[in-house]
Amino acid sequence: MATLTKATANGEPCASCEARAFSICGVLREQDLARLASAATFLEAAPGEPLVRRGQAAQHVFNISAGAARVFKTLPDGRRQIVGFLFRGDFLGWEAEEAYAYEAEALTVVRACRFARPDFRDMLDEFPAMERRLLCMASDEMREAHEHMLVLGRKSAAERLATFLLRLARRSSNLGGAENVADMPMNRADIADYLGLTSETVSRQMTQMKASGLVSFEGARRARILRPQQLETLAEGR
Amino acid sequence: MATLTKATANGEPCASCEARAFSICGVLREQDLARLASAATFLEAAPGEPLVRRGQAAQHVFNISAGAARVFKTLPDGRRQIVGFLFRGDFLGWEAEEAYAYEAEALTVVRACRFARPDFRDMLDEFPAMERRLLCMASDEMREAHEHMLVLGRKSAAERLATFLLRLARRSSNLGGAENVADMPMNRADIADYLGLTSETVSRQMTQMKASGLVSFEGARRARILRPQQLETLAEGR
DNA sequence: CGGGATCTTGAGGATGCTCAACGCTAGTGG
DNA sequence: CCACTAGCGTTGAGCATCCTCAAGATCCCG
Repeated sequence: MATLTKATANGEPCASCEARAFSICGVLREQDLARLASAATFLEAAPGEPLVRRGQAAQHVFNISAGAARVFKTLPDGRRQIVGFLFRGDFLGWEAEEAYAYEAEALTVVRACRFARPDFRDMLDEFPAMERRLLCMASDEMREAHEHMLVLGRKSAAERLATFLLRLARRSSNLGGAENVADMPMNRADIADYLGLTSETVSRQMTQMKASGLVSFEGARRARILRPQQLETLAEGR
Repeated sequence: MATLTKATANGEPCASCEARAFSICGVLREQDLARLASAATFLEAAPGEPLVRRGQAAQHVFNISAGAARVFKTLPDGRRQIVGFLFRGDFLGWEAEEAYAYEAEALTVVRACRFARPDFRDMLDEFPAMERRLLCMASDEMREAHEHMLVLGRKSAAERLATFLLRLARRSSNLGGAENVADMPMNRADIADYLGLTSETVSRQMTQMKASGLVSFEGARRARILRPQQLETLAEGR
């Protein structure tokens, strides 16, 4: 299981957190950060390790401070749907129900802040701005979920891949990375299970996009978008 | 466009509202309902009429008090993905962004309470219980969205239909209707666009489910689930 | 009772899946 | 430093599911 540390053991952890600007804690004033840190546990998970398991009592919420994770659901026969990837700044685990309805696993080494639900609830009561921020993040997440339903329900394989690469690239540039570069910490099977395809189809579509000069690859896990405009056109099915 | 009425023109509208128990307003005390009603506009939309349009400034939030609506996204070439159906008690329109990213249209006659966003924000500040309720509803909505991604990404046509009918039936029994009856206010094309199929495939699957004795039909728009257990098994792909 | 919309059914075809083999590469241990 | 290996990625051939196009049946509303 993942390594746990008391957050307060690390001096002033939140003040120097590289995820704060993108995270729910971004709305807190400097002087409130100590209160937040006092309730936090640091967590480090190795690739493949679970953060939450389906059916497990939903006792914690998480703030990803570094790394990447996959969130997914499975059918009894093993078919898997990845419902999202988590990156720096993402939030996980706010549940109305008693148990998690999904699983989350680290893709790379993941570092995260973990809060017990009762503590977190208290903090929402204490800092209304944080609750409002959470509500807005939930709305954004919902918007992305709707977008992804459109992908899964109505787009062709090529359109799905194009949408995926553009989204990854946008995401990483929002987090301060380079423009038009899609770093893929996940393997082809993960991408397939995210896009409702098979890994073979993902591979074939990648090859074809390379052949048509829309993207180039630096190894299998990094794509450079050469013609963003055309890729966008492809993604929107025009 | 839809008919609008001042909510306060209707005496004590909230006190007798048939949706309150299922809605965001359920958490308010009796004495606070007047405050809510003072900010509300009643709205009645005929079948096919829009509630919100994509790209439109997100100026209002809605509480559905009766009827059914579809929420969907479209691609430039007209492909449509219905991301959800709304029923009594459902909430619509809380956006972090400036504009709606989807469209919503009445399926049947829809009655709803509408609030201007600034007013609604004020009420959330005023009634923290309502904000918490909204956050929990958002979490439930997210859970359903994840479930639906699994349907769209990984289930066969038969499994999709089974899942859909079970969900409709459960939904209507939660709202106080009969058990194991799925009333379908939407047409086959709507169901298809919700499930990522074509209306022909929906029709064929319905026929086959009838033939195998899992369900019976009372007209095309009402299904009775004869073997809930087996339908569940089908829906989960076992 | 008429007519348009909706629903059903049929035949043929395309997209993406399955199964299988091969290539690459990064990480490991000698 | 290099050879080895296991996991990952790519490619190919055949096939299944679902889509497309078309026509007929049914239903509901006036």
